[in-house]
Amino acid sequence: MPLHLYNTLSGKVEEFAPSQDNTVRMYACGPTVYDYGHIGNFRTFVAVDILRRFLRQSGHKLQHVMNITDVDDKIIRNAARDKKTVQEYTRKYEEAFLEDMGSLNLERPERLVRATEHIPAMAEFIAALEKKGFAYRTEDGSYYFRIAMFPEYGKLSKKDFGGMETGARVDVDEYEKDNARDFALWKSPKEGEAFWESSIGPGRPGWHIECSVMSMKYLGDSFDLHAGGEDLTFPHHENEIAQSEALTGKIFSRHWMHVRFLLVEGEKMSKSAGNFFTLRDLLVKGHKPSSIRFLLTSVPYRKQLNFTMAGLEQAAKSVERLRTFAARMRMMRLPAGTNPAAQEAAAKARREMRAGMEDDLNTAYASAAVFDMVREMNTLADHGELREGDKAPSLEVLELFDEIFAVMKDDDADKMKAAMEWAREHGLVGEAAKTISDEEVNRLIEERNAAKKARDFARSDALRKQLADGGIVLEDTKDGTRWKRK
RNA sequence: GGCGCGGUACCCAAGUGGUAAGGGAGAGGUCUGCAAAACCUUUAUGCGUCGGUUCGAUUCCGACCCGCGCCUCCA
Repeated sequence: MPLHLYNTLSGKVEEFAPSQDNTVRMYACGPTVYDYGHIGNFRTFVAVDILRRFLRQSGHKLQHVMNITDVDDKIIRNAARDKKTVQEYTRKYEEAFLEDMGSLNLERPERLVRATEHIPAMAEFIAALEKKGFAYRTEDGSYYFRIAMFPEYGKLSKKDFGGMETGARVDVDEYEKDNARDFALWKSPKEGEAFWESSIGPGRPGWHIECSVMSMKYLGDSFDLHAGGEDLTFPHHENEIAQSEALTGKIFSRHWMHVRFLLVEGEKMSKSAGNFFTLRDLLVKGHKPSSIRFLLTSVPYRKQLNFTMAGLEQAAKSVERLRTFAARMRMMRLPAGTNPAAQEAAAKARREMRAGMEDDLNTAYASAAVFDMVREMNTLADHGELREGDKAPSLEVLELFDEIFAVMKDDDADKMKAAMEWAREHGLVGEAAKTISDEEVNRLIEERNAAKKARDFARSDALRKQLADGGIVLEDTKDGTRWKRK
C-alpha cells in the first residue's frame, strides 16, 4: 500500500507518490523570523517532519525546500524601530528557530532558503508577469497581481470569485488597485524603512511572491507537494498558485497539505488570552522536548489538537513507557530461542504501524500499534515466555517507530539545560537547579548496590533519595539497576 | 453571511453498516527488603440530540444543539 494523503486541492484523500526519480519534491512554508517560534508554529513543522520522515522510511528520496521569511512588513517596521538592519534583526530569530528545530528533532530540509537572497529573481518574476498582463504597476511603483486574469483563482480555498472582471465596479477601498482583491507583488518603499533596488524599481517583495520564486527555482515549475498551516490556504497559497500558474501555464504543486491549528487549553492561542507559549517558554518551565514532540504528533495533523499542560504530562508518561520498555528489552537476559507469539506481536505492530501512517499519516493509530506490542511483550516477559531471539524484532519495531516519531533517545536533559542557559543569559530565570553527571550517577548507584548487598537498606535508601533529589529515578531489576532522568 | 472541521468513558484519542483500539488517570491485586517498573482485573449496553433508511447504525441520510477554524500577510 502506498501513502494516501488528503489533498486540499481536490478535497479528497489521494494516493501520493513523487512524479519522477522516486524523489519527492516538496516545499513547506517556513517561519517568519520576527520572534521566537511558538508551539502552534511547531505543530505545523512537526507534521511536515513526520511526513518527510515517513516518505524516507518508505524508500523515497527527498528534495525538501523550506523558506525563511526574513522580510515582511512587521520585520521592516521592527528593525526600523530598533535601529537595526533587517539582517541584524532577523538573524538572531533565525538562529533561534534552527536551535528549536534541533530541540524537537526536526530534520533539516535539504534546502533552507532566505527570501532576502532571492530578491532579483522575484523582480524578474514580477516583470515576466507584467509582460503577460497578469501584473500591473501602480503610480507609486508598487506591483499588483490582476486576479481577474486568472479564472481559476479560488480553486484551492474553494472560494467563488465569479463575476469579478477587469474594470468591474466593485467596492474598492484601495483606489489604486484595479480590483480590491488584487494582491501586492511588490511594494514601493516607505519613508524611513528598508527597501531593495531591483530591475523593477526600488521596494520590497510581497509575501506570496517569495514562495513562488523560491519553490520553483529549486523544485521546478511543477512539483509534488506544498505544505503549510491551514491559515495559509487563503490567501497565501491561493496567491502562489495564481502567480506561478499564470506565468508557466503549468500545474504549480500537485498536492497541498494543510495542518490544522492547535488550541491551547481549549482556546485559540493568543498573547492577549495568556495562553501563548513559545517552545522556549515550555522548556524553561521544565517540559521535555520529547513530551512536546510526542503531544504534537499524537493527534493526526488534520484534527484540531488541544494543547494542554495535562496533555504534556500524559505525553511524558507515554514516552517514558516506551523508553522503559526499550531499556528492559536491552537489559533482560533470556533463554535462547524464539517465541512465535512474540514474533507475531512484533510483525503485527510493524504492519499496523505502517498501515496507520499510510492512511493519511494516522499517527494515533500507528503509535497505538506500538503500545499494543509493548504490552504483549511485557506480558510474555513477566510470564517468562520471552526468548532471546524475540528482543531484536521488538527493538526493530521501536526503531522504525522512532525513525518517524523521534522521541526515544533520552537527550532531553541536555536540551533543557541549553534552554535554561539561554533563559539565564536573557535574564528570564534565576540559577538553574544543579544537575548530576552521568559518571556521578553511576558511582552513586554502585555505592548503593554495595550497601544493598550488605543489607544496609538505610544507607541504600539514603543514596536513592540523594539521586532522586537530583532528578534521577532508579529501577532495580533482576538484571541490574536502571536509571533515568525525571 | 460564505466555505470547512469536529462532538466517542474522568482526560487525550482511534475506528467500523454487525455490535467500541491505544495512552493517561482512578480502584483492587501480583511481584519486590522498600520503591520503581511491569503484569492482571476493573471504569462507555454506550459513541451530542431527535427522526429516517436497514435484519441491524456510533458508523449512511435529514433536522437541530454545541464547539472550533478560515474568509484580516496569525503555523
